[in-house]
Amino acid sequence: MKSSQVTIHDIARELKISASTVSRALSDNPRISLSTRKKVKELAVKLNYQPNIVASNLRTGRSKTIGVIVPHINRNFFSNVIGGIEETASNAGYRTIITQTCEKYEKEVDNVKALINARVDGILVSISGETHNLDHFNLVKQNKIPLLFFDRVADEIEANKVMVDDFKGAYKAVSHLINEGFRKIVHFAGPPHINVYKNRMLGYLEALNDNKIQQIDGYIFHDCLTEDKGWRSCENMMKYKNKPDAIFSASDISALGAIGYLKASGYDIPGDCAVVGFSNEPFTKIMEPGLTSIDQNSLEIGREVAALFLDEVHSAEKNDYKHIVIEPELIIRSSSLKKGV
Amino acid sequence: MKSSQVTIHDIARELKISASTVSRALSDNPRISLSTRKKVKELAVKLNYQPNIVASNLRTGRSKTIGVIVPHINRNFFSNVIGGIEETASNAGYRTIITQTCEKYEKEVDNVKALINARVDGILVSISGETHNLDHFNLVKQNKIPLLFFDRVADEIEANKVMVDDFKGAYKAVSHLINEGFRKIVHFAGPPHINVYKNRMLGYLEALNDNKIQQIDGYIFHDCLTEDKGWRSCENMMKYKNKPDAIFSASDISALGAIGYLKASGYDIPGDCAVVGFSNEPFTKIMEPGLTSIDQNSLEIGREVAALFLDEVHSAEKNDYKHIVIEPELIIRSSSLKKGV
DNA sequence: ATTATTTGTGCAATCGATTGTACAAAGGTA
DNA sequence: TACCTTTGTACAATCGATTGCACAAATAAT
Repeated sequence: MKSSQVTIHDIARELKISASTVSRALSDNPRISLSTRKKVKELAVKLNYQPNIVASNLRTGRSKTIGVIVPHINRNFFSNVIGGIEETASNAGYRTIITQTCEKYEKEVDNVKALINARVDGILVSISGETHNLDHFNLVKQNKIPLLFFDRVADEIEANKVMVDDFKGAYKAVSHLINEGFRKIVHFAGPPHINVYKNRMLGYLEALNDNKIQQIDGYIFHDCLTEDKGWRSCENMMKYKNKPDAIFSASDISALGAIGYLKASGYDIPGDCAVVGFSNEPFTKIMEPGLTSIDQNSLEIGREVAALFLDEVHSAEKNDYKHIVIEPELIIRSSSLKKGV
Repeated sequence: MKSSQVTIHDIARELKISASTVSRALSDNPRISLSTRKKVKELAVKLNYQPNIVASNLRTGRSKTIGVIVPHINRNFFSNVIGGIEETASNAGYRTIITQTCEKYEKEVDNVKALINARVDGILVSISGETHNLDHFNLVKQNKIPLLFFDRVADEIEANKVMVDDFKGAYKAVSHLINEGFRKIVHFAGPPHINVYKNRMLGYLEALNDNKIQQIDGYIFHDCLTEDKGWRSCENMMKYKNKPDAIFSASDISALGAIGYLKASGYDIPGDCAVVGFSNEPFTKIMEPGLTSIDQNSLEIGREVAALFLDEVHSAEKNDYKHIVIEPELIIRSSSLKKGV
């Protein structure tokens, strides 16, 4: 019962050749004769030799591993992105280490350091909600490790980035509401220091503006991302003298809260108030009414950012940083469709 | 702009001491004087020294990394389990590498080999649906790498395991339906070679049996896990002469399909047909009617299996393998509540 | 003052794969 | 026969941290 770890030295000893010859034979180095290569490979299979990646990494300085940092692993959006990253990375022979920050700045710093220690070949980040200070990312650059951002990107740091055109997504959503005849449209916004939420708000404002709709005081509810806040914001706004007729929420979750309130209070959706969310969470097509939302093409984001990383690593010359913008898609469901129209 | 990689040799050179002293100082070896330790640590901080984990791993033979293999990373159940694993593992100083099989046997074998190559300190697996041959897991054991299973476990392999009491979950679900007055209960089953689905079916049968309810031919729909299959199985069964009055599905997804069909065909839920699912997916509480389901406590599964791994690694003596069974919880919603009762 | 003990460091080997260079053997040319 | 290529391997250093052992200096014991 031969066990544990077979090394090139074991193979070398058995064939009475040197370890370096074994190493070269296994990597098909043309300087090794075909007959030797064949013998080595056969014995390697027979002994079930598995190269020690750790040793190889130490020698070559590469780890064939990329580190990913996301706010939450168990959010549908992020796990899809990770799926896309993992798919593209593993096809190129890279492993993926996943870490999550739980939106905490401290954990983000820890994770960055842990990944640097692990000597990953690249770090792919979607920034935590709490993060304002970006020094830890400069640490990555100082260590000459490729750093890429996706979705929640740092404007202040030069890097390859993949982001969703949140502005356009929001613009599409609000334009759709306007086309359906809604005019008094409220916005549930996220924290404005996170680029994606800022852009969703700007898209909302632009759509209103382009359609010559006056922006109304109190029609933007800030930091409204949870189900609970969605519920209460909706409750609030329905008491306005100037009662809104539609909601564009930066989050499906708070849209869900709003719909909860509307239904509990006997309002008709979209008759009394239309609702559009953002992210196209799986539940949006299941709930009643189906929630119109913006699909961010999350799998594609993962694939793109991984591909961008591979580019950055493999292209000899230092190209300029690229910013890939993924086009989001409006998914129309009954929560925003004027009946009979 | 000092950059890239600071090593213990850099510190040693600067302090005119040897690298081994630096190494010992950093690990607080009592044989190094306090003053030297202090000097070394201060310089390490100043130079922003990060130990090269790869080198350390090579020398010590440990990688402080665990590998996880799941069928799909973007399933709510699995991403929660992974969250639990990651939380417990990282608290103990371990990193986590995530891989997914997409239910493919081939990918499972590949992933196992990749993790062995990476010299992970342990492998945590939930088996792919396609897997019948278990040889690749013996490879793990031959390499003396701790191997643990969670949720979808291999009965034939001795190992630490964390599973859900699927039998009891199903039993609870069906008993609940019976208590509510339903008697003609159909079961949407999964592939019977996967232990979790087999046990759900057995729990279903036992609950019927304990309540002296005769099992009826054609009341079990095999391999019915997708929304589409749920829809069509439901369509089928509603044509039976002996029409069922309830469904216990081994999956929330196929339960969703069934509810889709029932609503589309104007049936009342649960008046004409009650439905209970399994997994307590997030959408179950949002849909209408809310879907009664079984919560598997997925975060806890992840924590337990990671804790079991830590036990296995740190306990000097080889204890017997443990099988931890997580108690699932019945979450009752309106899809199974006889009205007015 | 001499030997034994403690304390603090350094040396060198090690983990396993990789790779520049040296070198022997085989074949070819004049 | 003498010399030059070509071909196939081996040697040894290297990546950076760890660790058994040796050993010098400082202190204590006799």
